Parts: sequence; structure tokens; C-alpha cells
Amino acid sequence: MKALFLRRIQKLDPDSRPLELMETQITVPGTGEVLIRVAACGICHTELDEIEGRLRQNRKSLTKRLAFCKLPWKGFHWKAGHHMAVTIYDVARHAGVGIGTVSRAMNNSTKIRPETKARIRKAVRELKYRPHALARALALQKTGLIAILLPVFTGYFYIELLKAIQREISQHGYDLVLYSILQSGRTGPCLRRILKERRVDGVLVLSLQIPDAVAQLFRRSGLPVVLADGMHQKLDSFFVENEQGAFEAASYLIAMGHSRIGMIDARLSSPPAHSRLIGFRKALAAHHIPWDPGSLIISDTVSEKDGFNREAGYEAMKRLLALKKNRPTGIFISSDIQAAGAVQAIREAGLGIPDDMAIVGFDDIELAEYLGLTTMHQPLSEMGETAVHRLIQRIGDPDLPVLHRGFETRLVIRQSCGGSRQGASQSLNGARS
Amino acid sequence: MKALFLRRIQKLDPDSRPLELMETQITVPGTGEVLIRVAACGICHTELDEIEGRLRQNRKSLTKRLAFCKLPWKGFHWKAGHHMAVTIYDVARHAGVGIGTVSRAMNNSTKIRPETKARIRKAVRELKYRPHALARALALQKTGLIAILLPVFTGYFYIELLKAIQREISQHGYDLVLYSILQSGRTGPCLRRILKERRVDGVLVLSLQIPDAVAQLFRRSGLPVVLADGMHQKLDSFFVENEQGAFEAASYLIAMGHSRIGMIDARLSSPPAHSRLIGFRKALAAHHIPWDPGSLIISDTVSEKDGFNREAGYEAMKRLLALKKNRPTGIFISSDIQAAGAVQAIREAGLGIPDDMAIVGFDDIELAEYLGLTTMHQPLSEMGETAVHRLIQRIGDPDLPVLHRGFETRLVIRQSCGGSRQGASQSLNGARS
DNA sequence: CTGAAAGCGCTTACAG
DNA sequence: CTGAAAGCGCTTACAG
Repeated sequence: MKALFLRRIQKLDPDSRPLELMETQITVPGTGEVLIRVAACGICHTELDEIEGRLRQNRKSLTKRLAFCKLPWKGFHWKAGHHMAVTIYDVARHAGVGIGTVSRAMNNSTKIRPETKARIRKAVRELKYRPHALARALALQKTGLIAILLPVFTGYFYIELLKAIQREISQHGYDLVLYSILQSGRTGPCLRRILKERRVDGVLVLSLQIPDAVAQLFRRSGLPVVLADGMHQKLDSFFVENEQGAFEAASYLIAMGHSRIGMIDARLSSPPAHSRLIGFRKALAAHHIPWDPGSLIISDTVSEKDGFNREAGYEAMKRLLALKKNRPTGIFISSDIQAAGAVQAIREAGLGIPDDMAIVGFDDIELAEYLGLTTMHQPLSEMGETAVHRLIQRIGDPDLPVLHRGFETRLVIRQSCGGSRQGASQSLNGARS
Repeated sequence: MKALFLRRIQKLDPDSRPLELMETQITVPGTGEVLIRVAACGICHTELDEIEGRLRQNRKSLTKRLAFCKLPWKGFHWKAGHHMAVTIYDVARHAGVGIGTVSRAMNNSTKIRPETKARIRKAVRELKYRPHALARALALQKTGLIAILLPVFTGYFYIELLKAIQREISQHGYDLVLYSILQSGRTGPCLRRILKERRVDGVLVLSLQIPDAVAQLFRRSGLPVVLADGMHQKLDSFFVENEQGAFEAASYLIAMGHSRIGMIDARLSSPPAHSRLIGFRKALAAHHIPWDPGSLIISDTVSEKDGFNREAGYEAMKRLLALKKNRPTGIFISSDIQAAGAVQAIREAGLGIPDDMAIVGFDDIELAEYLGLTTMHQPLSEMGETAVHRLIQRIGDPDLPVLHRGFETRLVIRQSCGGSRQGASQSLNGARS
């Protein structure tokens, strides 16, 4: 296998004419591979053919050298980066100007004569030139990239958020770099790395907690961070009013006539889980319903995960159903995905929803509609858009004051509490049909 | 508002001692803003405080100048990039070596003395140095980024795929840049842009068709592309055996005793939709069941989308149910999400599944389990992993031969055809309960 | 308005 | 083994 490797030497010798071959040499690494290295001055992408022609003419000398190495000549072969990319130098030469002028033409500088600009634009079109993003970023100290951190795709919840974020961000000319966090403990290290690597202009953090030390670091560095579905005192934060939502959810169960009300929550170290419990208890208190610790199940026993998953909801509901006395008749479940598991457990027990057990979820993921689940809707798109908007603002001015804003949830009534406005005809008691 | 702007001048004067202030000057732009520009030679991050101290000592001269501009002195204020990042120069000076040596120490070069390396490592730790990703990428011609193109998050389908891809890719030390394609026509332009910008080392394309001209361009450029859930003759492609899957799905309906079998498909310009129709028809033919064009509904009439969505499935099923004569008793639906819509239509018509209408879906998204939907499972994780693996390989050697590989689907039997092995107790005929 | 040059922060042949 | 220098492909004060 042969390789002809063209290498551009820009300033090797300012006086050398363009296209002049500076050297040819042969190296023979391990497996009989032959590398012919040709350094030429000011090679332009569009001139590669000419270069190759010259080399062909020069072939006898190459062949001689190859023979010396006891290797046959088998023709030319371009190395990996087959076609060299067009650079600003190519454009400059093609248009007969300096590279600075090309740059000004590309960046809509005012300090350029219209005719010059037009000429350069034409060259750009002809060579199909487009600036190398990295080089531009390095010179500009601006990458055009935004990092987004999120817990492993737990699925449904993030789709709507991501969609809104992606739409908004690309509208502002940015691209998104995805960092998915496998364990919550990795959030800090990941952020530190992002900060140091300086590959992005800003960071969007979804549903993750940021250690104070890291928040501090970001503030000092001036690299903007915005939280969505999360909260940090020192950073822009957009969050769902979990407490208000849980309060409403529980109040609704009470309004539907339930007096023994339980809750299935996720691990309390998760801020939403924590707030939802608080809202739940406040609702009970507001309605003078006594608090029974026995009817609160933290569904994080199943795995090392935070408990926001179907299996956890399933197990938790089974434990609730096993309660001998004072079994609740209404349950507030801290997420729809847990509720899905809970529904399964209720079905398997041969019980009916809402007759034997009423449930209210939280999130309003698409699945909730299929389940006929009454739940709290979160305004995820709105939150995502707002967060992006703020991030863009802050990239423009890192010294903006910190902004916190909550988004209220909204009760969506379906069938799982019996209070459907459309009647219970679509209830989900498949098990009893 | 004041700003003290520190600017590093590296080679301004090779003889100037470190920390020497080279100039101080004041500019007064528009709104009474004062910019004090201080260029110093070889300022190190860890020495900023010292610099500031000197400036403070020099304050009287600054104050004088400010007074000249009729502006009060209000102390120092660091400009945006508050803390300057640590560079390789800082480390080199801290360790008393050249920057080349630092680089070698960072990159595990063999050509470095262990003691030197240890000393540099220590400096790195002390200064918390980490290379600037962009600069490194520019010098190395390797960005550590992989682009992933996918149609707008239609949701469920891509979660599993993305999860597998993300896992695999980060294992190889890459990060993912997300490009979501709003209209399929944007695929080409987006790819061209990615190619030209050279921000990534490779491209993963999900479910999108690549124009021949663009494929050609990529081949010539040497930037690796791999397709997952898609196919192009000239590019590595990993795809689901849609035809085989549709064949099996239809065969299953036939085996369940149906002889009037319909299909709901998506727009046929979508390759999977097309293949699934072919597989479907082949199954009919194989079992000598006559083909009735009236019982095929292409569900793309609802919007400009491709038809792979719930609303489209809903409308399509309504049209099928409206059939006066020869109404099918079994339907193969080209995606689970359409099937979800179809289920709703069947329910609303007061019909039962599978008694009045049996359905088989395709995809096996999580929703299918809740719906009790019998469907074709796609090995998405496996396909995602394989695609990434190939991409990494190809980044290592762009001249690898083109690889194509199909992944077989698997029938998952639930309740929607009545053939459940667990009995029909969990069937979804909520409408009739 | 324009070109030449310094700089963005790294890597790596080259010459000790 | 190590330092000095050229190069990666751009932008932008600076000096005409």
C-alpha cells in the first residue's frame, strides 16, 4: 500500500513561488508500507491535480528511490484526508487579496469596500469555502456550542423539555452538546471538565443538583450556567412549583371525598420528591386530615436509582395494598411513571380504579393520557424556552443578576379519581372487564 | 462602570521580565464606560493578585487620568472572563520547563524523563490545569466530538437508540453533538455544513436519507458517516429488517385465523414504511390471501409529517372502520405510536380488541406494553451499539470497506390479537367494561 | 479600505 | 530527553 501525503507549508520560504515542491521523501514504517511525503508551498485545494501531475512527471526519481527500498511502484494514493479542505488562504489567493480582507468579508465588517467584498464572496462561492469552526472559535473565544447536562434519559420527561430547548437554541445559532449523567455524583466532575475544556459558551443543567463549590467556580469563571427543573441560590434557575402542584393534587383527592390519603414518593434527596412531600403534607394539614406516616412509601428501595421509575411505583403500591388497617383509598404518586407501575399493582390485586383506589400522578407525560391518569401537568416547553432565553442573555452579559422563576403546574383531570368530566367510560379497569 | 482588562502579550518582547506591565491605557466608549487596558508580559493565572496589587499602587496615576476624563474612580473591576484560564504556558513556567515538554507530559509521550514528567504533573495538579479542548483539537485535527443527526424527537423510538449510542460513545471518550432535523429536506444541507465546519470526527445519522451527492462528498472528504436505522449503498448502514418483520407480523395475524387483513402504513417515501408494506404483501401472497387495496390506508393525510404519529393512526383506523363491506378483522399497523391512535379509534367505535379487531404493531416502544399491544420488537440498543462501534473503527481507518448489516425483529405477543400466552385478562377493552 | 503580523492554546517534527 | 519554532485556521488591532 502506498500513500502520497501532501502537506501544506505556509511560511517555509516567503519567496518561493506558489505550487513549488519543497521536498519529497520516503519513509518505510513497519509492514512494507510506503509513505511519500511531499511538502509544497501554498498548495491550494483546487490545484491538487496539478501537483499530482508534477509528481507523476517526477516519477522516475521516485521509482528509483523505491527500488532502493526494494519496493515496487504502484502508483499514487492520496492519504486519508483525501481532499484537503479549502482554507481562508485559498480564498485569499483566489480573490487576490490578503486573508484579513477575506475574514472581514466573511464577517460583514463595515470596513471593506463593496466591490472587494463582492469579489471575495464570489471566490468563496467558487471554492465552496466555509470557515473551520474550531479555528474560528479559538480566535473568537466563542464556540457556538451549548452543553446540556441531564440524568440518563429516564425517558418521557425529557423529550418535551429537550425538544423545546433544541428548537430555541438552534434558533439562536447554537448547537447542543449532550452530556448525560449516569450517577448524580458525576454532575460536579462533569461540570468541572466542561468548564476547563472550554468547548462550550454556556451550560444548561436539567434536573441535577450542582455542588456549591462548582457553582462558585462557574460564577468566577464567567461561563454561564442555567438550571432548568432545578434550583441553586447563586445560579439562574427555572423550576416547577412542585409544592404547589402536590398541594393541589392532594387537595383534589380530598375534594373527591377521600379522607385516608397516602403518598408514593421518590427518594427525598431528590428536590422535587422532597417538595412534593411538603406540598402533600400541607394540603392534609390545611384540611385537618391527620398525617399517617404508614401510608407514605418512599419507593427507592428497589434499586440504586432515585425511585422515579415504574418498578419502584409497582413495589410501593404493593406495599400500600398490603396494609391491613387504615389502607388509604386515595394515593398521590410523585410521578406518572411510578403511577404506571402502581396501576399495574392495583390491577394485579384485582382492584379497580378509581372505585377501590383513586390515584393522582405528577408530570403529565404522554403515557398519562393512555392510562387515563389524573395528574399535574408541568409546563415543560415553556420552562425550557425560558431557560434557553436566559442562557443566551447571560452569554451576552455574564454579569446579569441571578434570576429565579417558578412555573405553576396545572391539574389535568382524567379518570383515575373518578372525577372525569367526560364520564368514566374510558377508565382503565381492564382487569375487571 | 469600570473595567480592568488584563491581556496577555506573549511574545511582545522576549527580554521583558515576567509580570512586567507593558502598558496601561484608557478608552472611553459610549455610555461613560471606562475601560482600562493593561497589557502585561507573561501574566500567569496564579499571579493575577500580584498584578492587581501593582495596579493599586499605581492608582494615583490612574486616578489622574480618570479625572482628566471627568470620571470618578470606583475601584477595580475584572472584565467578563473574570478568572483567566490556566494555559500550558503557566504550567511550563511553574514547572520551569518549555511548553513542548508540558505537552509531552500531558500526552504520555515516551520521550520524556520520568522525573520531569512527575514535576510537570505536580504543577498541573497545583494549577488545576486542563488543556483547552479547541486548541488541542485544532492542533491535533481531532475534535473528540461526534455529530448525531435525527428527525425531530418523535419520541419513544429514539430514546432507546440514543441511550445506547450515548453510552457507547462516551465509553470511547467522545461527546455527542445533537442535530435534530425538522424537515427531511434539511438533511443534506445540515450534513454539508457539518462536513465543512469540521467540528466533529464522525457523523451518526439516524433514520434519515442521505442524498447521493452528499454521500459522495463525505467519502471524498474522509469524514466518517454511519447510518443507523437507515441505508445507503456507499455508506456503512445498520438497519432493521423491516420486510422480515412485516412479513412475520402479517403471518401471525393469518395464523390467528384472520383472512381479511388490512394495513395502516405511513408515507411510502419513508423507507421503513415502504419495506413494511412489501413484507406485508409478501406474507399475504405466501398464504394465498388476495390483496385488497381498499384495506391499506396510508396515514399521512393528517399533516405534513410522515404519518408515524398517533393522530395519523387514529384517522386511518377511523377510515378502516368506516369500510362498509370486506372490513378487515385484523390490521397490521406500521408503528406502535400509530397503533395507539388506532386503539383509541376502535374504542370510540365501541368495538373490542381483539374480538372485533385484532392489531399488530411495530417498534415495541414502552407504550406497547401498557397497551397490551402485540408488536414487532426492534433490537435498537444492539443496532445503536454496533453503529457506534463501526464509526469508531472508521475514524481509526477511513479506508475500511463499506459495511451493511440488518437486524432481525422479533414478535412480542401480548393481548391485541388474542393470542396472549398469559390469557386475555389484561386486554385493553376499557371501553366495554 | 487593506495587508502584514500577532494572537487564540495547543502539538510535534527538528535540532540539539 | 528537551526547547525553540512552525503549524493548526481563523480574527483583529495596528499601521499604512
